[in-house]
Amino acid sequence: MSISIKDVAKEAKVSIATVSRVLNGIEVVNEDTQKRVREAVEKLGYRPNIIARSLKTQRTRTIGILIPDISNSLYPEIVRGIEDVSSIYNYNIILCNSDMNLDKEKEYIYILKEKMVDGLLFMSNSLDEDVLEILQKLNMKTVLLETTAENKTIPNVTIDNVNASKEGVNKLISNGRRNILYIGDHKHALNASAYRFKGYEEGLNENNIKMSDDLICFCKPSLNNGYENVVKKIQEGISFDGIFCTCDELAIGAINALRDNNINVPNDCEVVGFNNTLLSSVFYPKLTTIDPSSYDLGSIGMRMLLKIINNENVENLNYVVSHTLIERESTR
Amino acid sequence: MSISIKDVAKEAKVSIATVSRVLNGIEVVNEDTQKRVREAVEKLGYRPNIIARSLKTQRTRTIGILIPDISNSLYPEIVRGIEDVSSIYNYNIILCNSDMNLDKEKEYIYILKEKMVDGLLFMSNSLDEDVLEILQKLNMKTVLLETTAENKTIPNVTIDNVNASKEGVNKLISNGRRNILYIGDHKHALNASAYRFKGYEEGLNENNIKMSDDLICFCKPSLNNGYENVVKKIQEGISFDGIFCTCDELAIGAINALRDNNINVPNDCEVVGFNNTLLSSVFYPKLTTIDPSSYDLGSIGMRMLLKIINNENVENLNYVVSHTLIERESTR
DNA sequence: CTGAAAGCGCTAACAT
DNA sequence: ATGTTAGCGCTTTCAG
Repeated sequence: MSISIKDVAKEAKVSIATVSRVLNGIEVVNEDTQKRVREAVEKLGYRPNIIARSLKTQRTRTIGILIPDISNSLYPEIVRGIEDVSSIYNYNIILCNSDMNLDKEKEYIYILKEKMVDGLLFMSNSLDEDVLEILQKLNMKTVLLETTAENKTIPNVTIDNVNASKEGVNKLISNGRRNILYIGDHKHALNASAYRFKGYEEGLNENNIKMSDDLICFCKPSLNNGYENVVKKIQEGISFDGIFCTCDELAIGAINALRDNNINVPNDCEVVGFNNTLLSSVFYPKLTTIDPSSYDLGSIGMRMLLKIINNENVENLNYVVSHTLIERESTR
Repeated sequence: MSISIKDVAKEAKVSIATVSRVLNGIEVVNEDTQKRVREAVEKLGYRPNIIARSLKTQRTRTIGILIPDISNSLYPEIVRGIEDVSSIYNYNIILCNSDMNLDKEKEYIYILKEKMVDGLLFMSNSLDEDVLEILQKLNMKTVLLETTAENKTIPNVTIDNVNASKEGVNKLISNGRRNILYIGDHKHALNASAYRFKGYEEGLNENNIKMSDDLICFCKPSLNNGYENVVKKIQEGISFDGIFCTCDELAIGAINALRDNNINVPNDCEVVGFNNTLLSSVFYPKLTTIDPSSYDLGSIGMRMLLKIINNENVENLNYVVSHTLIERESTR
């Protein structure tokens, strides 16, 4: 067995209670005694057992992160934001990948509760009813990250997807583009994409451009879908001079299709992506895209969770982080 | 307080010991009693408190991952590999970012020990002496992931960097290239790069090509350094027809420089990268690169750690995962 | 086959 | 100012 508080007590010739007091900075202990204890701690190289402490205090200083998939380029930046602030406050993070699978989400929440995490940062397409129920049943302190929830009762931090994509579309329009292809998730999807589609819609409306079904491609986000949809539209003879995509992968796939069809970007067609993943600055031409401030999403979410854990007042339970349109080479 | 083993015991009219037995599958309990217990568990929605169990058993079924930076594209895939196998065996992972900062590495190791992780997956440029000492002092079960250690005593999983880069270089040579630029970390770096440089050296040697200092650029990995070094060589009038880079970012920067100087890839110059990050398949032209099997690195590392935790025999304490040369458009 | 009880390492109420 | 002790929720020996 490793060295415990008892050993320190013996070494310093005090009770374990006193050791505990000085370790927890409870300012009642005599200077001399404190010194003796600290010396004993030093001498023995003692480190408290946090598990034992947690059992007593019912707090682990560990939080859970439940995201779809860390190997998807959307998430690492967010997780880094979370971990940076958690480490400032002496918290650690248990990372879980759900693949947006409902069963996995549910199971992980139970497991995290068993491990007594102090709170949960949850991210998925949407917050399922079942998940919500479990969260409430387990009394799990949770903040939602960029996750659509019917029930706005759970604290959350998101970006303003409607306005973000409207800005992207407006960029295209202000550059004189009128026939703007939309490539993205279905508008009825239970996730951010629905809002992004709405932004597209509003952008057109506000500029008195009629929306055309011919210019709308609903599909799952992937390089290939970006490519295929553009090829299809070209083959169908549908003309367009701008493309708005709800993620960078789609945009890159789209540009690849344009290139293969000898359509110059940005001269013949401008393209705007979404997410500002590393890809977008590395791709040629460099992609104009919307930066959702992923790092902030994570760090602000973590700060909010911390407040909730500590029963502090949270001014804004529906925090919206700012986004930025990053203009690069795929637009003029 | 949430519902505990006592409540289940009361509900099932047995002792807590019996509840514990059925929960842990200790096959001595009467069928009927088992059934009663299970029903009580079900009825109350009981879930054991793992923290309490851990305090008793001295095992947490949690392991630590200490990597430089999850937001660097090298690591997410590895972490996913780790988490996938850890979840199979009912383990969870605490993720820590060290930024390769020695103090952070040391501090995190202490923290992870305090949280009683069952083991550690460690990844850095190299294993510092101090870190090694702490690991041993704390008796921390550790496996190193692609981390150079003078002391080969710690179990580790790596890739064969020498042969991997030799294959990359050989690809260039077999395509008729003779003047091959090397862009990468210094050969004396305490990390994988030293081996990658060695592979470059050996590749040339084995093909009777004299190595030239003019063709060697030592630098930190970044898009910009890839770009700048190529520009510099061009300005210096040094001629080359192939480039081998120790990471994809360097290679992409290099290709951008070639493009800006009207040098066609792959016709005038072929380029090979390293790591097969997502970038490499998205960039135009798609990058020929070496795939280090990141996912396997993680999953195999985790499996090895599990064996060590369970005191099982590990056949090979210096496991080498296989790599693959992925041929794409930046070579012929 | 089952129960009583000790104890994992710590904190905190209570006592002195 | 310091010590004694109960107890967090669980596992595991020891009795029976």
